[in-house]
Amino acid sequence: MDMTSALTAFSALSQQTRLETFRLLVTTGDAGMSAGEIAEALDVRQNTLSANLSVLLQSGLVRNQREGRVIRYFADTDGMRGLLEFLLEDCCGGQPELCQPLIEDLTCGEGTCA
Amino acid sequence: MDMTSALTAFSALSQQTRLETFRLLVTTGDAGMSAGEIAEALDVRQNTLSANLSVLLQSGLVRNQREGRVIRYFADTDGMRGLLEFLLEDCCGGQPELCQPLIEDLTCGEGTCA
DNA sequence: CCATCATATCCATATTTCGTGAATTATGGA
DNA sequence: TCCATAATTCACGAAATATGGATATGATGG
Repeated sequence: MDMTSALTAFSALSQQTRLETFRLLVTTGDAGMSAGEIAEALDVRQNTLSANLSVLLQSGLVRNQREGRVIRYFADTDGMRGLLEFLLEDCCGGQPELCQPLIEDLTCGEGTCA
Repeated sequence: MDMTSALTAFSALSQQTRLETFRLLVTTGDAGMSAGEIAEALDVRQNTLSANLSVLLQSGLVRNQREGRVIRYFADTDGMRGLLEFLLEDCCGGQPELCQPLIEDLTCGEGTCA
């Protein structure tokens, strides 16, 4: 993940409908959701959501797949991982001790996943 | 970290100067950098940088501290952690298996930190 | 084919964001 | 106190972005 891609990804996540959409798709995992289902769930007009989905697609955080008349969207875990790595790489590379507690927290310790 | 704070943070990171500034501060860790040093390092005018630093401050991703005439800026690891948790919480909570490889990758495995 | 459903695209408008020059505040030293 | 330095704040024009109505595309069933 380079700077430009990271900027695109952060920009994609910096708008309410898109951030909500992305989180929704993360929770649904492999099941994904159709554009219409997302629009209904978030109470957003169809064309507005479509434009926002297009931004998410371009950012690499979201994939889609046509299934007949429906287009199903999924969170792209590779894209998500790339973005997280980009944020952590300076940390991990240059100052590992700085990020140790951060990473421990993210990994949710021993069975106590917050 | 709630949705609004996350939006503010992503928005803060979605601009080149601010993203570069944040990464710079992550690499310098506890040493931090003064506003002037950042401006010089990134070749940005002082008032432009100041406006961008203010955005980063409000986002909670960055702290500052006056030292005489100089104001020194630091990456705020708590803020960074909060943001990462926000992204991962749906993942970790609802679909742990989905995020296991992601987290393993972030923790850089056994000594081979990419 | 034709009607219909699901989604995307086009276009105009309203809003937000960005970078800059000028002015301002805060600090420390002579 | 006066000056130089460090940084912020303000006002504003230019550029980017979000939204919504209308329309177009694409797929399915009859």
